[in-house]
Amino acid sequence: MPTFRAPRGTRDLLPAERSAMLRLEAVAAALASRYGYRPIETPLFEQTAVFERGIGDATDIVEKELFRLAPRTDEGEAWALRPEPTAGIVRAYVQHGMQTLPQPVKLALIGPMFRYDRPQAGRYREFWQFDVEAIGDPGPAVDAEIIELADRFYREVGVADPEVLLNSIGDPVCRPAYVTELAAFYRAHADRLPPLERQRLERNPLRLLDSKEPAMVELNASAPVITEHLCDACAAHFEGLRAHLDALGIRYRLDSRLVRGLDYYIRTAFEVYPRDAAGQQSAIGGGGRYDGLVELLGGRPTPGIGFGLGLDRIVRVLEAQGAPTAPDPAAPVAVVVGADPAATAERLRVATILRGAGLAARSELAPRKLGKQLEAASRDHAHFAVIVGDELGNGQVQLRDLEAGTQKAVALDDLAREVARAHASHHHGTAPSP
RNA sequence: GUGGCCUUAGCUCAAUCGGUAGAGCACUGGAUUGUGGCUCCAGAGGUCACGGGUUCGAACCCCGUAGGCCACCCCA
Repeated sequence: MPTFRAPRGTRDLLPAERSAMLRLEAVAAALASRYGYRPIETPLFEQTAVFERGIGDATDIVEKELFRLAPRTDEGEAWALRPEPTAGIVRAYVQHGMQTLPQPVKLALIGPMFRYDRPQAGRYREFWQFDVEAIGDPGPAVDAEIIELADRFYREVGVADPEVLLNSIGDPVCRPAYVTELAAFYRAHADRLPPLERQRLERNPLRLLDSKEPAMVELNASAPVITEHLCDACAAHFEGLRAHLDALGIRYRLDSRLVRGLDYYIRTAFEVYPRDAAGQQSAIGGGGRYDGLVELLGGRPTPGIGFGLGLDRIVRVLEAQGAPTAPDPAAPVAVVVGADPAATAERLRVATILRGAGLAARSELAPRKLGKQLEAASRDHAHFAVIVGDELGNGQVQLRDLEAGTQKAVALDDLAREVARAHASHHHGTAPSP
Protein backbone atom coordinates (compact mmCIF):
# COMPACT_ATOMS: atom_id res chain seq x y z
CA MET A 1 0.00 0.00 0.00
CA PRO A 2 1.27 3.47 -0.82
CA THR A 3 2.08 5.74 2.08
CA PHE A 4 -0.28 8.39 0.80
CA ARG A 5 -3.41 8.12 -1.25
CA ALA A 6 -6.01 10.52 -2.59
CA PRO A 7 -8.43 11.52 0.19
CA ARG A 8 -11.54 9.46 0.58
CA GLY A 9 -14.11 10.26 -2.07
CA THR A 10 -11.60 12.03 -4.31
CA ARG A 11 -9.59 10.63 -7.15
CA ASP A 12 -6.83 11.56 -9.51
CA LEU A 13 -8.00 12.28 -13.02
CA LEU A 14 -5.39 10.37 -15.00
CA PRO A 15 -4.65 11.49 -18.57
CA ALA A 16 -7.40 9.44 -20.22
CA GLU A 17 -10.11 10.66 -17.86
CA ARG A 18 -8.75 14.19 -17.64
CA SER A 19 -8.76 14.40 -21.43
CA ALA A 20 -12.36 13.27 -21.54
CA MET A 21 -13.24 15.92 -18.96
CA LEU A 22 -11.37 18.63 -20.85
CA ARG A 23 -13.31 17.75 -23.97
CA LEU A 24 -16.61 18.11 -22.09
CA GLU A 25 -15.44 21.40 -20.61
CA ALA A 26 -14.55 22.70 -24.07
CA VAL A 27 -17.97 21.76 -25.45
CA ALA A 28 -19.63 23.33 -22.41
CA ALA A 29 -17.72 26.59 -22.70
CA ALA A 30 -18.40 26.87 -26.43
CA LEU A 31 -22.10 26.08 -25.99
CA ALA A 32 -22.54 28.53 -23.12
CA SER A 33 -20.90 31.24 -25.18
CA ARG A 34 -23.14 30.50 -28.16
CA TYR A 35 -26.22 30.89 -25.95
CA GLY A 36 -24.97 34.14 -24.46
CA TYR A 37 -23.89 32.81 -21.07
CA ARG A 38 -20.70 34.51 -19.95
CA PRO A 39 -18.02 32.71 -17.99
CA ILE A 40 -17.70 33.22 -14.26
CA GLU A 41 -15.81 31.54 -11.43
CA THR A 42 -16.43 32.03 -7.74
CA PRO A 43 -14.30 30.88 -4.78
CA LEU A 44 -14.31 27.17 -4.03
CA PHE A 45 -15.33 28.13 -0.49
CA GLU A 46 -17.72 30.66 0.95
CA GLN A 47 -18.92 31.73 4.33
CA THR A 48 -20.97 28.82 5.60
CA ALA A 49 -23.92 31.16 5.98
CA VAL A 50 -24.11 31.62 2.19
CA PHE A 51 -25.00 27.96 1.85
CA GLU A 52 -27.05 27.67 5.03
CA ARG A 53 -29.21 30.59 4.05
CA GLY A 54 -29.23 30.00 0.31
CA ILE A 55 -29.65 26.27 0.08
CA GLY A 56 -31.55 25.91 3.34
CA ASP A 57 -30.13 24.64 6.62
CA ALA A 58 -32.65 21.82 6.88
CA THR A 59 -31.59 20.26 3.58
CA ASP A 60 -29.41 17.17 3.37
CA ILE A 61 -26.78 19.12 1.49
CA VAL A 62 -26.24 21.54 4.35
CA GLU A 63 -27.22 19.33 7.23
CA LYS A 64 -24.96 16.37 6.54
CA GLU A 65 -23.02 16.91 3.32
CA LEU A 66 -21.41 20.29 3.85
CA PHE A 67 -17.61 20.13 3.70
CA ARG A 68 -16.80 22.49 6.55
CA LEU A 69 -13.34 23.97 6.90
CA ALA A 70 -11.76 24.08 10.32
CA PRO A 71 -11.99 27.67 11.57
CA ARG A 72 -8.84 29.62 12.26
CA THR A 73 -8.55 31.60 15.43
CA ASP A 74 -7.23 34.73 13.72
CA GLU A 75 -10.29 35.11 11.54
CA GLY A 76 -13.64 34.53 13.09
CA GLU A 77 -15.52 33.30 10.03
CA ALA A 78 -16.80 29.82 9.33
CA TRP A 79 -16.16 28.56 5.81
CA ALA A 80 -17.30 25.59 3.78
CA LEU A 81 -16.40 24.21 0.37
CA ARG A 82 -19.14 24.86 -2.16
CA PRO A 83 -21.57 21.91 -2.53
CA GLU A 84 -23.21 23.51 -5.57
CA PRO A 85 -22.53 26.65 -7.57
CA THR A 86 -25.78 28.58 -7.49
CA ALA A 87 -25.52 30.12 -4.02
CA GLY A 88 -22.03 31.45 -4.73
CA ILE A 89 -22.99 32.84 -8.11
CA VAL A 90 -26.03 34.59 -6.68
CA ARG A 91 -23.84 35.97 -3.88
CA ALA A 92 -21.54 37.38 -6.57
CA TYR A 93 -24.52 38.79 -8.47
CA VAL A 94 -25.57 40.71 -5.39
CA GLN A 95 -22.06 41.73 -4.33
CA HIS A 96 -21.19 43.18 -7.74
CA GLY A 97 -24.48 44.93 -8.31
CA MET A 98 -25.34 42.91 -11.39
CA GLN A 99 -28.95 44.04 -11.10
CA THR A 100 -27.74 47.18 -12.91
CA LEU A 101 -26.78 45.10 -15.97
CA PRO A 102 -29.31 44.29 -18.67
CA GLN A 103 -31.48 41.47 -17.32
CA PRO A 104 -31.32 38.57 -17.32
CA VAL A 105 -27.68 38.16 -16.40
CA LYS A 106 -26.61 34.88 -17.95
CA LEU A 107 -23.61 33.17 -16.40
CA ALA A 108 -21.79 29.85 -16.86
CA LEU A 109 -19.45 28.11 -14.43
CA ILE A 110 -17.38 24.96 -14.87
CA GLY A 111 -15.60 23.62 -11.84
CA PRO A 112 -15.38 21.25 -8.88
CA MET A 113 -18.00 20.93 -6.15
CA PHE A 114 -17.61 19.25 -2.77
CA ARG A 115 -19.97 17.20 -0.66
CA TYR A 116 -19.09 15.25 2.44
CA ASP A 117 -21.01 12.17 1.32
CA ARG A 118 -20.27 8.54 1.73
CA PRO A 119 -18.55 7.74 -1.56
CA GLN A 120 -19.97 5.31 -4.06
CA ALA A 121 -19.50 4.66 -7.74
CA GLY A 122 -20.51 7.87 -9.51
CA ARG A 123 -20.67 9.75 -6.24
CA TYR A 124 -17.60 11.57 -5.03
CA ARG A 125 -16.70 14.12 -2.42
CA GLU A 126 -15.16 16.18 -5.20
CA PHE A 127 -16.99 16.24 -8.51
CA TRP A 128 -17.25 18.54 -11.50
CA GLN A 129 -20.21 20.47 -12.81
CA PHE A 130 -21.12 22.51 -15.81
CA ASP A 131 -23.50 25.08 -14.43
CA VAL A 132 -25.55 27.78 -16.07
CA GLU A 133 -27.65 30.51 -14.44
CA ALA A 134 -30.05 33.08 -15.90
CA ILE A 135 -30.82 35.67 -13.24
CA GLY A 136 -33.47 38.32 -13.65
CA ASP A 137 -36.10 36.86 -15.97
CA PRO A 138 -39.36 35.46 -14.54
CA GLY A 139 -40.85 34.10 -17.75
CA PRO A 140 -41.16 30.47 -18.80
CA ALA A 141 -39.25 31.10 -22.02
CA VAL A 142 -35.91 31.23 -20.17
CA ASP A 143 -36.81 27.99 -18.43
CA ALA A 144 -37.30 26.41 -21.82
CA GLU A 145 -34.06 27.84 -23.19
CA ILE A 146 -32.12 26.50 -20.22
CA ILE A 147 -33.56 23.02 -20.59
CA GLU A 148 -32.93 23.11 -24.32
CA LEU A 149 -29.32 24.11 -23.66
CA ALA A 150 -28.86 21.19 -21.28
CA ASP A 151 -30.43 18.82 -23.76
CA ARG A 152 -28.19 20.06 -26.53
CA PHE A 153 -25.10 19.66 -24.39
CA TYR A 154 -25.82 15.97 -23.84
CA ARG A 155 -26.36 15.41 -27.53
CA GLU A 156 -23.26 17.31 -28.66
CA VAL A 157 -21.16 15.40 -26.20
CA GLY A 158 -22.57 12.08 -27.36
CA VAL A 159 -24.91 10.89 -24.60
CA ALA A 160 -27.46 8.58 -26.19
CA ASP A 161 -31.07 9.48 -25.42
CA PRO A 162 -30.89 11.71 -22.36
CA GLU A 163 -34.26 11.71 -20.62
CA VAL A 164 -35.56 14.94 -19.13
CA LEU A 165 -37.90 14.62 -16.15
CA LEU A 166 -40.01 17.71 -15.55
CA ASN A 167 -42.25 18.96 -12.78
CA SER A 168 -43.59 22.12 -11.22
CA ILE A 169 -43.39 22.28 -7.45
CA GLY A 170 -45.46 25.42 -6.94
CA ASP A 171 -44.50 28.55 -5.09
CA PRO A 172 -45.13 30.16 -1.66
CA VAL A 173 -48.68 30.94 -2.74
CA CYS A 174 -49.85 27.41 -3.50
CA ARG A 175 -47.27 25.00 -2.09
CA PRO A 176 -48.09 25.35 1.64
CA ALA A 177 -51.70 24.25 1.14
CA TYR A 178 -50.55 21.33 -0.95
CA VAL A 179 -47.95 20.28 1.60
CA THR A 180 -50.60 20.35 4.30
CA GLU A 181 -52.85 18.12 2.23
CA LEU A 182 -49.95 15.81 1.43
CA ALA A 183 -48.99 15.50 5.09
CA ALA A 184 -52.58 14.70 5.98
CA PHE A 185 -52.58 11.98 3.33
CA TYR A 186 -49.47 10.37 4.77
CA ARG A 187 -50.73 10.63 8.34
CA ALA A 188 -53.84 8.79 7.30
CA HIS A 189 -51.57 5.97 6.16
CA ALA A 190 -49.03 6.31 8.95
CA ASP A 191 -49.20 2.59 9.66
CA ARG A 192 -47.73 1.88 6.23
CA LEU A 193 -44.81 4.29 6.58
CA PRO A 194 -41.34 2.92 7.28
CA PRO A 195 -39.83 4.40 10.47
CA LEU A 196 -37.43 6.64 8.57
CA GLU A 197 -40.21 8.10 6.47
CA ARG A 198 -42.27 8.77 9.57
CA GLN A 199 -39.55 11.14 10.82
CA ARG A 200 -39.25 12.88 7.47
CA LEU A 201 -43.01 13.40 7.41
CA GLU A 202 -42.68 15.93 10.22
CA ARG A 203 -39.73 17.79 8.70
CA ASN A 204 -40.38 17.79 4.98
CA PRO A 205 -43.40 15.86 3.65
CA LEU A 206 -42.46 16.67 0.05
CA ARG A 207 -39.44 14.46 0.34
CA LEU A 208 -41.59 11.36 0.84
CA LEU A 209 -42.74 11.71 -2.73
CA ASP A 210 -39.54 10.51 -4.38
CA SER A 211 -38.76 7.73 -1.92
CA LYS A 212 -37.64 4.49 -3.51
CA GLU A 213 -38.91 2.30 -0.69
CA PRO A 214 -41.24 -0.27 -2.29
CA ALA A 215 -43.98 0.43 0.26
CA MET A 216 -43.73 4.12 -0.51
CA VAL A 217 -43.74 3.70 -4.25
CA GLU A 218 -47.05 1.90 -3.93
CA LEU A 219 -48.48 4.45 -1.52
CA ASN A 220 -47.30 7.39 -3.62
CA ALA A 221 -49.29 6.17 -6.58
CA SER A 222 -52.41 7.45 -4.82
CA ALA A 223 -50.88 10.53 -3.18
CA PRO A 224 -52.14 14.01 -4.08
CA VAL A 225 -50.44 15.38 -7.17
CA ILE A 226 -48.85 18.83 -6.91
CA THR A 227 -49.52 19.88 -10.47
CA GLU A 228 -53.23 19.57 -9.72
CA HIS A 229 -52.86 22.02 -6.84
CA LEU A 230 -50.95 24.83 -8.52
CA CYS A 231 -52.17 28.42 -8.19
CA ASP A 232 -53.13 30.20 -11.39
CA ALA A 233 -49.76 31.90 -11.78
CA CYS A 234 -47.79 28.66 -11.34
CA ALA A 235 -50.13 26.73 -13.61
CA ALA A 236 -49.78 29.37 -16.31
CA HIS A 237 -45.99 29.33 -15.96
CA PHE A 238 -45.88 25.54 -16.24
CA GLU A 239 -48.16 25.55 -19.26
CA GLY A 240 -46.03 28.22 -20.88
CA LEU A 241 -42.87 26.24 -20.28
CA ARG A 242 -44.34 23.09 -21.78
CA ALA A 243 -45.60 24.99 -24.81
CA HIS A 244 -42.13 26.42 -25.39
CA LEU A 245 -40.49 23.02 -25.00
CA ASP A 246 -42.93 21.52 -27.46
CA ALA A 247 -42.23 24.32 -29.90
CA LEU A 248 -38.51 23.65 -29.56
CA GLY A 249 -39.05 19.92 -30.09
CA ILE A 250 -37.59 19.01 -26.70
CA ARG A 251 -38.89 15.71 -25.38
CA TYR A 252 -39.50 15.38 -21.67
CA ARG A 253 -41.42 13.19 -19.27
CA LEU A 254 -43.71 14.70 -16.64
CA ASP A 255 -42.97 13.34 -13.18
CA SER A 256 -45.22 14.66 -10.45
CA ARG A 257 -43.06 12.96 -7.82
CA LEU A 258 -39.93 14.89 -8.79
CA VAL A 259 -38.94 17.24 -5.97
CA ARG A 260 -35.55 18.75 -5.43
CA GLY A 261 -33.34 18.69 -2.39
CA LEU A 262 -32.75 22.42 -2.17
CA ASP A 263 -35.12 24.79 -0.42
CA TYR A 264 -34.80 27.57 -2.94
CA TYR A 265 -36.50 25.84 -5.85
CA ILE A 266 -39.81 27.19 -7.06
CA ARG A 267 -42.07 26.16 -9.90
CA THR A 268 -39.83 24.56 -12.52
CA ALA A 269 -37.82 21.51 -11.40
CA PHE A 270 -36.10 19.07 -13.71
CA GLU A 271 -33.58 16.25 -13.69
CA VAL A 272 -31.86 14.38 -16.48
CA TYR A 273 -31.11 10.66 -16.57
CA PRO A 274 -29.31 8.53 -19.12
CA ARG A 275 -31.20 5.80 -20.93
CA ASP A 276 -31.05 2.56 -18.99
CA ALA A 277 -30.46 4.43 -15.76
CA ALA A 278 -29.42 1.66 -13.43
CA GLY A 279 -28.25 2.92 -10.02
CA GLN A 280 -30.06 5.43 -7.90
CA GLN A 281 -27.25 8.00 -8.08
CA SER A 282 -27.44 8.09 -11.82
CA ALA A 283 -28.81 11.58 -12.43
CA ILE A 284 -26.52 13.39 -14.82
CA GLY A 285 -28.04 16.81 -14.40
CA GLY A 286 -30.73 18.83 -12.74
CA GLY A 287 -31.95 22.31 -12.12
CA GLY A 288 -34.84 24.58 -11.44
CA ARG A 289 -36.17 28.03 -10.74
CA TYR A 290 -35.20 29.95 -7.60
CA ASP A 291 -37.10 33.22 -7.58
CA GLY A 292 -36.52 33.88 -3.88
CA LEU A 293 -32.82 33.21 -3.66
CA VAL A 294 -31.36 36.58 -4.59
CA GLU A 295 -33.45 38.22 -1.88
CA LEU A 296 -32.41 35.56 0.65
CA LEU A 297 -28.79 36.46 0.02
CA GLY A 298 -29.32 40.17 0.50
CA GLY A 299 -30.38 41.41 -2.94
CA ARG A 300 -33.60 42.82 -4.26
CA PRO A 301 -36.39 40.36 -5.17
CA THR A 302 -35.09 38.82 -8.41
CA PRO A 303 -36.16 35.70 -10.30
CA GLY A 304 -33.63 33.14 -11.52
CA ILE A 305 -33.23 29.70 -13.02
CA GLY A 306 -30.29 27.42 -13.68
CA PHE A 307 -28.98 23.90 -14.01
CA GLY A 308 -25.96 21.87 -13.02
CA LEU A 309 -24.69 18.96 -15.09
CA GLY A 310 -22.43 16.31 -13.57
CA LEU A 311 -19.39 16.05 -15.80
CA ASP A 312 -17.87 12.99 -14.08
CA ARG A 313 -21.12 11.12 -14.36
CA ILE A 314 -21.41 12.04 -18.01
CA VAL A 315 -17.93 10.63 -18.62
CA ARG A 316 -19.07 7.44 -16.90
CA VAL A 317 -22.18 7.24 -19.04
CA LEU A 318 -20.19 7.78 -22.23
CA GLU A 319 -17.80 4.99 -21.26
CA ALA A 320 -20.69 2.69 -20.37
CA GLN A 321 -22.35 3.45 -23.69
CA GLY A 322 -19.12 2.69 -25.50
CA ALA A 323 -18.98 6.19 -26.94
CA PRO A 324 -15.60 7.71 -27.74
CA THR A 325 -14.56 9.98 -24.90
CA ALA A 326 -11.39 11.70 -26.15
CA PRO A 327 -8.46 11.11 -28.46
CA ASP A 328 -5.09 10.34 -26.91
CA PRO A 329 -3.56 13.81 -26.52
CA ALA A 330 -0.05 12.44 -26.06
CA ALA A 331 0.32 10.73 -29.44
CA PRO A 332 3.15 12.55 -31.18
CA VAL A 333 3.25 13.15 -34.88
CA ALA A 334 6.96 12.55 -34.97
CA VAL A 335 9.63 11.11 -32.70
CA VAL A 336 13.21 12.07 -33.27
CA VAL A 337 15.53 9.11 -32.77
CA GLY A 338 19.18 8.34 -33.30
CA ALA A 339 21.78 5.77 -32.37
CA ASP A 340 24.56 8.09 -31.32
CA PRO A 341 24.23 8.69 -27.58
CA ALA A 342 26.47 11.73 -27.88
CA ALA A 343 24.14 13.47 -30.32
CA THR A 344 21.22 14.18 -27.99
CA ALA A 345 21.65 17.90 -28.56
CA GLU A 346 21.19 17.37 -32.31
CA ARG A 347 18.01 15.37 -31.74
CA LEU A 348 16.65 18.01 -29.39
CA ARG A 349 17.36 20.64 -32.02
CA VAL A 350 15.49 18.71 -34.71
CA ALA A 351 12.52 18.22 -32.39
CA THR A 352 12.54 21.93 -31.66
CA ILE A 353 12.35 22.70 -35.37
CA LEU A 354 9.27 20.49 -35.70
CA ARG A 355 7.60 21.99 -32.64
CA GLY A 356 8.31 25.45 -33.94
CA ALA A 357 6.35 24.48 -37.03
CA GLY A 358 3.37 23.53 -34.84
CA LEU A 359 3.93 19.78 -34.91
CA ALA A 360 3.72 17.50 -31.89
CA ALA A 361 7.23 16.12 -31.71
CA ARG A 362 9.11 14.15 -29.10
CA SER A 363 12.80 13.46 -28.90
CA GLU A 364 14.40 10.28 -27.63
CA LEU A 365 16.92 11.36 -25.05
CA ALA A 366 17.83 8.10 -23.36
CA PRO A 367 20.98 6.47 -24.75
CA ARG A 368 19.40 3.25 -25.89
CA LYS A 369 19.72 1.36 -29.09
CA LEU A 370 17.87 2.47 -32.18
CA GLY A 371 15.64 -0.59 -32.23
CA LYS A 372 14.30 0.19 -28.76
CA GLN A 373 13.73 3.79 -29.71
CA LEU A 374 11.71 2.84 -32.77
CA GLU A 375 9.81 0.27 -30.76
CA ALA A 376 8.83 2.92 -28.24
CA ALA A 377 7.85 5.33 -31.02
CA SER A 378 5.66 2.68 -32.62
CA ARG A 379 3.92 1.83 -29.40
CA ASP A 380 3.33 5.53 -28.85
CA HIS A 381 1.42 5.54 -32.15
CA ALA A 382 3.73 8.13 -33.63
CA HIS A 383 3.19 8.67 -37.33
CA PHE A 384 6.84 9.37 -38.15
CA ALA A 385 10.30 8.69 -36.84
CA VAL A 386 13.00 11.16 -37.74
CA ILE A 387 16.31 9.31 -37.68
CA VAL A 388 19.24 11.60 -36.98
CA GLY A 389 22.58 10.10 -37.92
CA ASP A 390 25.69 10.60 -40.03
CA GLU A 391 23.70 12.21 -42.87
CA LEU A 392 23.23 15.24 -40.64
CA GLY A 393 26.68 16.30 -41.85
CA ASN A 394 25.07 16.79 -45.28
CA GLY A 395 22.08 18.55 -43.74
CA GLN A 396 19.87 15.48 -44.11
CA VAL A 397 17.86 13.14 -41.87
CA GLN A 398 15.93 9.95 -42.55
CA LEU A 399 12.14 10.42 -42.39
CA ARG A 400 10.49 7.10 -41.67
CA ASP A 401 6.71 6.66 -41.97
CA LEU A 402 5.97 4.24 -39.15
CA GLU A 403 2.48 3.48 -40.39
CA ALA A 404 3.47 2.81 -44.00
CA GLY A 405 6.90 1.36 -43.27
CA THR A 406 8.54 3.58 -45.87
CA GLN A 407 11.59 5.77 -45.45
CA LYS A 408 13.45 8.44 -47.34
CA ALA A 409 16.18 11.02 -46.89
CA VAL A 410 14.93 14.58 -46.35
CA ALA A 411 16.87 17.82 -46.11
CA LEU A 412 16.63 19.30 -42.65
CA ASP A 413 15.39 22.55 -44.17
CA ASP A 414 12.43 20.75 -45.75
CA LEU A 415 11.68 18.43 -42.80
CA ALA A 416 8.88 20.34 -41.07
CA ARG A 417 7.09 21.10 -44.32
CA GLU A 418 7.41 17.49 -45.47
CA VAL A 419 6.17 16.02 -42.17
CA ALA A 420 3.22 18.42 -42.04
CA ARG A 421 2.25 17.63 -45.62
CA ALA A 422 2.50 13.85 -45.24
CA HIS A 423 0.73 13.88 -41.90
CA ALA A 424 -2.12 16.02 -43.22
CA SER A 425 -2.73 13.74 -46.17
CA HIS A 426 -3.04 10.72 -43.89
CA HIS A 427 -4.97 12.30 -41.05
CA HIS A 428 -7.55 14.63 -42.51
CA GLY A 429 -8.63 17.37 -40.21
CA THR A 430 -6.06 16.71 -37.52
CA ALA A 431 -3.14 18.39 -39.20
CA PRO A 432 -1.68 21.36 -37.40
CA SER A 433 -1.09 24.51 -39.36
CA PRO A 434 2.52 24.73 -40.52
C1' G B 1 -25.44 8.83 8.66
C1' U B 2 -27.49 3.07 8.46
C1' G B 3 -26.75 -2.02 6.56
C1' G B 4 -24.17 -5.82 3.52
C1' C B 5 -19.94 -7.66 0.51
C1' C B 6 -14.80 -7.00 -0.38
C1' U B 7 -9.01 -5.67 0.01
C1' U B 8 -2.54 -10.55 -2.34
C1' A B 9 2.92 -7.01 -7.57
C1' G B 10 1.36 -0.85 -11.32
C1' C B 11 -3.40 -3.75 -13.48
C1' U B 12 -6.48 -8.51 -13.60
C1' C B 13 -6.21 -12.60 -10.49
C1' A B 14 -4.06 -17.66 -8.27
C1' A B 15 -2.02 -20.02 -3.74
C1' U B 16 -5.43 -27.42 -1.68
C1' C B 17 -6.39 -28.98 5.19
C1' G B 18 -3.14 -23.04 8.66
C1' G B 19 3.25 -24.89 6.79
C1' U B 20 6.35 -17.72 5.98
C1' A B 21 3.64 -16.05 -2.26
C1' G B 22 2.83 -17.27 -8.07
C1' A B 23 0.88 -16.32 -13.24
C1' G B 24 -0.73 -13.16 -17.28
C1' C B 25 -0.52 -8.12 -18.84
C1' A B 26 2.43 -3.74 -18.21
C1' C B 27 7.70 -1.98 -17.21
C1' U B 28 13.39 -2.41 -18.06
C1' G B 29 17.28 -5.00 -20.57
C1' G B 30 19.16 -8.82 -24.13
C1' A B 31 18.69 -12.00 -28.89
C1' U B 32 26.77 -10.50 -33.30
C1' U B 33 27.21 -2.95 -31.73
C1' G B 34 21.77 2.39 -37.64
C1' U B 35 15.66 0.22 -38.20
C1' G B 36 9.61 -0.55 -35.01
C1' G B 37 4.32 -2.82 -32.49
C1' C B 38 5.11 -9.85 -33.22
C1' U B 39 8.29 -13.83 -30.99
C1' C B 40 11.98 -15.85 -27.48
C1' C B 41 15.10 -15.09 -23.00
C1' A B 42 16.16 -12.47 -18.56
C1' G B 43 15.47 -8.79 -14.74
C1' A B 44 13.07 -5.68 -11.48
C1' G B 45 8.66 -5.29 -8.77
C1' G B 46 5.23 -7.79 -2.23
C1' U B 47 5.23 -5.24 5.53
C1' C B 48 -0.42 -10.62 1.50
C1' A B 49 -4.52 -2.81 3.24
C1' C B 50 -3.03 -1.41 8.50
C1' G B 51 -2.94 -2.70 13.89
C1' G B 52 -3.70 -6.37 17.51
C1' G B 53 -5.08 -11.56 18.97
C1' U B 54 -5.12 -17.24 18.60
C1' U B 55 -1.25 -20.90 17.11
C1' C B 56 4.97 -24.39 17.19
C1' G B 57 3.63 -21.81 12.61
C1' A B 58 -1.31 -17.06 9.71
C1' A B 59 -2.36 -14.37 2.97
C1' C B 60 -5.81 -18.14 5.24
C1' C B 61 -9.00 -18.22 11.87
C1' C B 62 -10.84 -13.95 15.53
C1' C B 63 -11.28 -8.49 16.84
C1' G B 64 -10.52 -3.39 15.53
C1' U B 65 -9.24 0.55 11.96
C1' A B 66 -8.76 2.46 7.02
C1' G B 67 -10.11 2.14 2.01
C1' G B 68 -13.22 0.23 -2.16
C1' C B 69 -17.95 -1.55 -3.96
C1' C B 70 -23.45 -2.24 -3.42
C1' A B 71 -28.17 -0.85 -1.25
C1' C B 72 -30.71 2.98 1.74
C1' C B 73 -30.70 8.39 2.58
C1' C B 74 -29.89 12.03 -1.18
C1' C B 75 -28.20 13.97 -5.27
C1' A B 76 -24.41 15.38 -9.74
